[in-house]
Amino acid sequence: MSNPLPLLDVNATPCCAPLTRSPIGETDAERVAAMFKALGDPVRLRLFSNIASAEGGEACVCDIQDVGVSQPTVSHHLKKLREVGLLESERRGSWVYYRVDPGVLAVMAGLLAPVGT
Amino acid sequence: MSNPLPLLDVNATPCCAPLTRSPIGETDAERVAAMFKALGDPVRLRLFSNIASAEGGEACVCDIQDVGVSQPTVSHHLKKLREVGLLESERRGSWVYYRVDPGVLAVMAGLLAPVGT
DNA sequence: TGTCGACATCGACAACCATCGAAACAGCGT
DNA sequence: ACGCTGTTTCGATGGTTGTCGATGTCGACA
Repeated sequence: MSNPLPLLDVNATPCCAPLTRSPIGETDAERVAAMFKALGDPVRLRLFSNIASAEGGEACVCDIQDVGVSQPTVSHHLKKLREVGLLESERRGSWVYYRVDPGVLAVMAGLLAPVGT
Repeated sequence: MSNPLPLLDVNATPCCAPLTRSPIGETDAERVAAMFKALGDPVRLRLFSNIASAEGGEACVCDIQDVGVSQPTVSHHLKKLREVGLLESERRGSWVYYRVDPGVLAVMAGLLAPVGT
């Protein structure tokens, strides 16, 4: 189950220079935009932050369901975050744990590095 | 014309700890998600990168129009980036120049800072 | 004043997306 | 084997969004 659709393989491509350094290419823009879009929903952003800030960097779905939408909707959003490569999931017993991919986080932060950096 | 709808005033609020530090609040999530969403479209991402990487950190619309969509569509996307606080615009003579707000860039990069940072 | 070029706005349309309830699926305990 | 709980998938629906052509606005220049 973990990482079923790695749309963006961070290891394959260090991905790109900061957006402020050189114009991003058409195909890179496609992939990077998908990641930003995934974080562009309030519910997904909260889910992501809940997981990222949890102890050990991972959390069970049952621990983060309280974001004001139905449980199927939570699952739907987690799937999107997974498809885009921001999260990985693993089943342990009854529960499914979600974890943040630290590499992909660094890539996105690097893209947004201010000019002088 | 410049900055007509500052949905997110960076100076007003240092905005929030990294997503990996503590769960983001509901209202903060709303505003931050709007910024990520703005970068979540390939055309907007390329426009933004074109401007951010231009000399002097600013560019005239006529210099960045070549992203494969019509001129009204370009204008539409630039407006969205402006509304969300990522860009500022200024008319000089016949041309309108767009510029990246460096502060807001730093905020977003800070939000994505990996765990250990 | 009239025209031209650079951008912005408007109105419309198709595609996409967030959300839900219902149903299916997967382990665990008894 | 059975039911229970946690999680995902499905189908439908209402709202959002990316895109376009047509039109409007503003400044420059004769």
